[in-house]
Amino acid sequence: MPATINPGKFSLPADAIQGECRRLDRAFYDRPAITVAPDLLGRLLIHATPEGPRIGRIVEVEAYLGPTDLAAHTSRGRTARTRAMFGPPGHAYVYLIYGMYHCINAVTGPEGSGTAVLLRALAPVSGLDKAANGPGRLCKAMDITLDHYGIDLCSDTLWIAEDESPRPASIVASPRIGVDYAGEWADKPLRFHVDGHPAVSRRPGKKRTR
DNA sequence: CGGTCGATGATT
DNA sequence: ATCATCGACCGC
Repeated sequence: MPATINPGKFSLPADAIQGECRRLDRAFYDRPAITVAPDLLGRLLIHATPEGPRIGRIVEVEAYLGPTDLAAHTSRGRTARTRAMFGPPGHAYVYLIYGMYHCINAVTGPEGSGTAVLLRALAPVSGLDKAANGPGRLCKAMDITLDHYGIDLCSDTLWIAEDESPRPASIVASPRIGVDYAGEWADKPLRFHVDGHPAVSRRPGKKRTR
């Protein structure tokens, strides 16, 4: 019997999905971002759009550790934009960047911690015609917009699932992209990607010399 | 390396 | 209310 995603809503030919597929629950997200981030690698991001499912396998993420993390949006305090990031775990913090791109985070930790994991790259599984490398391209490929701001990822529109494929054999940690303004936080190895995966948004830079 | 424009925070 | 500044990026 073929694996199905969210039976009752749709099923799909599960070429790239191994065995049983299960939605990640609230408890998965209710842990520190630095723990959730590498654990999201290899998981399936699923968007049940009206035109059918779009599914990608997560191969690159970044952890944002809350108000003390100068690279995190929550370091500027509570605003209308960061409300969702300060909210309960397992919801989507979506924001618009450079006036044209969307980025999606999975909110982590206890409510009020202001921590989240940015999803940066996907390998195509279903409904995507190529790898989505880079957070802006990821949202475009998955058709994720501000309409999804604050959406519950433990629900049946947009969610993350685990299947029975093996965990990534090797995970690389490196500094986060585009946060050079964040002082000492810019250098912390809070970006995680599947070692050697062709879909990562950027190869790790040369070793930093300073 | 520059486009592009909404969110932000300072200011009125 | 308005205004100047600035991006957790992308494509050349």
